[in-house]
Amino acid sequence: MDKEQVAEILIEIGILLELKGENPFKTRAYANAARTLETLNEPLEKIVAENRLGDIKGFGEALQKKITELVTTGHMTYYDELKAETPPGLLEMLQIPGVGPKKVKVLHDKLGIKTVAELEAACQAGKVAELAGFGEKTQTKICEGIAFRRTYASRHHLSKAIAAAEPILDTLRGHPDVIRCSSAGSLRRSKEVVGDIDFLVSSKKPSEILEFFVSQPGVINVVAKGDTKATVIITGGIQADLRVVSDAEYPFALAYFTGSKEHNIVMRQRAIQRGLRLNEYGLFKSKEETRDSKLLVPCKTEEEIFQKLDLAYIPPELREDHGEFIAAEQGKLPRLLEWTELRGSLHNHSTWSDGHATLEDIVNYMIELGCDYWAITDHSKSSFQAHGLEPARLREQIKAVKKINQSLADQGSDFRLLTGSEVDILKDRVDFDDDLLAELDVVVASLHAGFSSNEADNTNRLIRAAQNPYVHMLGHITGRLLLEREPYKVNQQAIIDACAETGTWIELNANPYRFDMDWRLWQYAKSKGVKCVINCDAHRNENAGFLRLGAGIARKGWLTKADVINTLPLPELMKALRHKRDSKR
DNA sequence: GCCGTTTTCGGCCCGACTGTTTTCAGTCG
Repeated sequence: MDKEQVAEILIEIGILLELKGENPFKTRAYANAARTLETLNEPLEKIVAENRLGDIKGFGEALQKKITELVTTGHMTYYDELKAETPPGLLEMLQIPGVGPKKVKVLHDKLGIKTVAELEAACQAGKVAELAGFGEKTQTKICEGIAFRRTYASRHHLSKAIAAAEPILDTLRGHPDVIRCSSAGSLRRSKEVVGDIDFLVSSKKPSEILEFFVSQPGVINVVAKGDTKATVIITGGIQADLRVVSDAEYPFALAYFTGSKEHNIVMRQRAIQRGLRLNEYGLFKSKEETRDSKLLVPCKTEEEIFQKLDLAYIPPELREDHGEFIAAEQGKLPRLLEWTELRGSLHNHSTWSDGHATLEDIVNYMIELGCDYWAITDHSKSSFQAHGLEPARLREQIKAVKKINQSLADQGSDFRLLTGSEVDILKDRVDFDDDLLAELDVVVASLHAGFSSNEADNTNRLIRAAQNPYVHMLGHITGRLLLEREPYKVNQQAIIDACAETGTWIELNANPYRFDMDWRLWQYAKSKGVKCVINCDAHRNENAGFLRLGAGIARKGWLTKADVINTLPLPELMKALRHKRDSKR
C-alpha cells in the first residue's frame, strides 16, 4: 500500500469522524497527516519499516500505530469498523451545497436517510422542513443542490475557469468605482482543477459593485448576496464569488482569498508567534479580535505582508504549504519560469496523423505567434486509431519538413520546424527501430494502449523507453484525463529516478485535461536533476495557448527557466537534443 | 489526534452569510 492510498484512507477517516460528530480538531489531524504523506519524497514502506514515522510532525502515537498496521497488513481495523458503521451514501450527501456533517447526521438519525435519492424523496415529501434546525428554504435548497449536481460537475478544468473569469474581470476593471481587482483562490494559484472562481475588488461603493456583478449577463443564478460578498452561478455552471473590500484592506483580502487554506493557516500562526493577528482585513498589533485601524500594521501590497512576517514574497502558485515557508524564510525561493520564456513546443501533431493543421499552416501560425521552433511529432504506426505513421510515411514527412525549413532559410527566417515522432511504447520496445529514430530531431515516447492493471508492468515499460538512447523524453507519463479518466497505475518516483539515470527529460503535457506529470512531483524531479519540457501536444494551432497554462503548472512545481528545456534558443536546443545519443555512443 | 519558550492539559485560524432562531448553529471558503 503506497502513500497515496494511505492518504486517501486518512482523508476518509477524517470525513467519517466528522459525520459522527467527533471533535473537529481530531478530524483535522487526519486530514493534515494525509497532506503530509503526499509530500513525502521516500517510500512510506521504508519509513514504516525503519520506524521513523514519529519523526514527522503531525504523526503521534495513535496515527503511527494505525498507519503501521495499514502499511504492513493492508488493512486498518479502526478504519474498517468506522466504515462499516457509516452508510456510504452519507459521504455523497456532503457534496450537496449547504449540507455539512451536522445536517447529514440529523437527517440520518431522525429520518433514517442513507442516500442522496432518499434525501431527495424526503425533501419532496416535505419531511426535511419539519426537522428542528431545518426549514422550508433549506429543504428547497437541498433539492436544487441535488438537481444542480445532476446537471453540472462541481469541478472544472483550469482552462474553462480562466475563459469564464477573464471577461468578468475585464468588465469589473472597467467599472468606475473599482479601485483594484483581481481573481483569487485556486484560479490565481493556477490549480489544475478549480471548484469555483473568486474575484476580489476594492471600492468605496461595495453595494453598487455587488449589484453590478450579480446583474451581469453571464449570471444565471444568484446564490447569495450580502453587504460585502455575493455568490452566483455563471454560464457553464461554474460558481463565482465576489468579495468587495476597502482599498486599505485589499492586500490582506487578496492574500487571504488566494489561499490555499493550508497556506493561510501557517500565515496566521506566524502572525500569532509575533504577537500579531492576521485576517482578511489586516495584520493587527493585537492578540484579540479587532479591526481598530490604530492597531493596523499598514501594508499596501501582499509583498509587505510577507515582509512583516519575515518572509520573501511567495508567488500565488507556490501557496500550497509545500515547503514555501522554509524557502521564503531562507531567501531560497526560486525565480519561477515566465511563460514568455518558452520558445516553442516539442510535442505536437499535424494532419499527417490526428492533428487538424497542415505543416504550412503550423509554420505560419507559430511564426506569427513569435515562436522560435515547433516540433512535429505525429503518432507512430501502432496508434492506428490516430492514423499513426508507417516508417515510410514518416520518412516522407521528414523530407517535407526539411523542404519547408529550406524555404524558410531562403526567406531569411530563423524559425524552424523540427522533425519528430510521438512513438508508442509497446509491450517490450518502442514502435520504431533505432535507425529511424536516429533520423529524427525529437523523439517523445508515450504509452497509449495496453495499460496493465499491474503497476510494475507499466512502470517497467516506461523505464525501458527512458533507457532507449534515441528517446529524448517521456510523454504524459500517467495518461490521466482530469475529471474524466484516472491515471493508469504507475510508479512515478521510479520513473523519475530512471530518467535521472538515463538523462531523459519528462514532459509536462500542457493540455488542460492532462497537466501530466503532476505539479506535486516536479520538486522531486528537479532535485534529481531531471529536466522538464512543457509541451502543447497540439492538435490544432489554437492549442499553442496551452503553453501559458503549462507554465502556470510548472510554476506550481517550483520550476525555473533553467529547469525547462524549451526555454532554450534553437542552437542550444539542437545541441541538447543531440546530447543523449552522443553520450551513448 | 497532535503538540509543547503558557509542556502532560487545554489549546488547536478566522469571519461572512443563511436560515432558523429570537441569540445562534451550521456551512463555506
